[in-house]
Amino acid sequence: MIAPRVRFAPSPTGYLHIGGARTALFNWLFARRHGGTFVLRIEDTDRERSTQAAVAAILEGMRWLGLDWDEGPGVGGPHGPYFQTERLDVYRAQADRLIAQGKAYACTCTREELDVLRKQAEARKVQFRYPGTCRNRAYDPAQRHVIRLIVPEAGATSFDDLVKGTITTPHDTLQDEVILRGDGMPLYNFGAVVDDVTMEINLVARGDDHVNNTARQILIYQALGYPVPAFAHLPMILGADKTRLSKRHGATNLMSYREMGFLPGALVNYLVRLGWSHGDQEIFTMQELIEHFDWKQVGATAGIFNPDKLLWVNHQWLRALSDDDLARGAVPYFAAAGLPAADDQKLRLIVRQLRERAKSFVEIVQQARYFYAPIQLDEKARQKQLTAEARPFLQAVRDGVAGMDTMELAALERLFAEVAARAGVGLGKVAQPVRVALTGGTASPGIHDVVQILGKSETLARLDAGLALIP
RNA sequence: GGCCCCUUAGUCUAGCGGUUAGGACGUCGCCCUCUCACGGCGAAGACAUGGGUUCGAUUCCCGUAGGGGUCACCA
Repeated sequence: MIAPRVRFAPSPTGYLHIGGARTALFNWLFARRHGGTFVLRIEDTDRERSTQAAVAAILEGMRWLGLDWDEGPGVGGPHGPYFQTERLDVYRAQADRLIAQGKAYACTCTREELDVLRKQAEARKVQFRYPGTCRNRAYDPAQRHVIRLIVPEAGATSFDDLVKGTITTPHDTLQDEVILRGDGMPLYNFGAVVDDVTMEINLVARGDDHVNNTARQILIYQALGYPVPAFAHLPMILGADKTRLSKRHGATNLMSYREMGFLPGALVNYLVRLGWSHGDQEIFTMQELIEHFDWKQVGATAGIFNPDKLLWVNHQWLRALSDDDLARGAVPYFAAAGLPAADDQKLRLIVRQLRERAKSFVEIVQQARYFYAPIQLDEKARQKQLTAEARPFLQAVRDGVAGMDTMELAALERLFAEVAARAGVGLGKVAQPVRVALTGGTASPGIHDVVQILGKSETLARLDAGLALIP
């Protein structure tokens, strides 16, 4: 196989969408798999909606996921510039060439005139097609005009999509398409093709909302006289109600998943598995993804975004981290929650306990709150556990801890076991009241670990406070 | 509505003419257990539908239904 040159070409009209991230990812994986080139191009010809902030957000998202680009903003490359608005002369030149060759023409029909025709077509319930009014009109550059490509009336264009198979579009469903706007801006189909040609892209992988653009683009490649690249159209990501994923389904901004405590690798893992598979394997490292990625295994059906599965994947990734990495990764999330956790031994002990219990950094923070802040006593837990019956157990544990110099796990285990044995009750009778006094609730890591992490003085203080609450 | 695409459990999928239709998330049950998790074991749960082709269809073809996409001087 010749080295692939693929690209991701987002419009900077907002943050990096989770679907866009997936498209970028598939392109990136394919490039890395085959030692190809991954190009990042910014399609900013919609000046109304494009912003510099959005460009920055997209680059940030790409970097967070670890999708490095070989050519594009920041890194340059031999086919730049990589912003479409900096390439207007290229489009103009190509359009002029098409006009000179009689393959395109200037059209002076106004939007208003066309709207009238569109309405009429709608009233007659027929598909509107530009009637070709200006096809044979003389080219007068002085008059405001758009440039249209001459599209054949008969026949059809088809191509073999790498994921969807052969797709055929009859030409009578197409029309003389506008390729250059009145203000000189290229339209999407033209800009994308000219750029893909000049950037030597040989495989175009994008969302399947572009399937219907492909025949139009192939016609442009042919008019321009360039080879047509391969195409791969990725199925959309849908929400739980099977409609296109949007804000009402939850976060669609890639970066909000960082805020929610997800690991970029986990998100990548989930996103790839949504529509791609490698046997029964669920968890992949980046390296494994690169090794196994293949368009053949990309499914043709849209996938529903499943937050539960994402969380599960994230958990698998989280628990695979070392104590050090887990602690270091968690620090910013504690800070965001206003908790004074430092990247120290205490945190490492905490995350060691929480890695099996929390599925995201945010959950780690939630479950570790009482290690860094006063307990928030759950009322039901208090009523059930901080009772007269529990008083002697709390007192015995308190006295036992008070008599210990260091919080050794083995010693703590012995203490709890002895208190329970002496009273002839199960360990739970002792551990639960202590747990409520120490954590405020009934769910936590093992009680010995909790005591050890809290340390002697804090444990005593909380036990005393708990004892004081017993009526 | 026209055109294009899609259709295995609630969800992601394996399957590539002959399988007790496999795995994963989620759900439920049991075990482990100081709670919560983790882990282990187990359960329920799918080939949209009607015709073909074939000795035999989840698998190939056609229709129907359902879903998605797209019909701009947006991308």
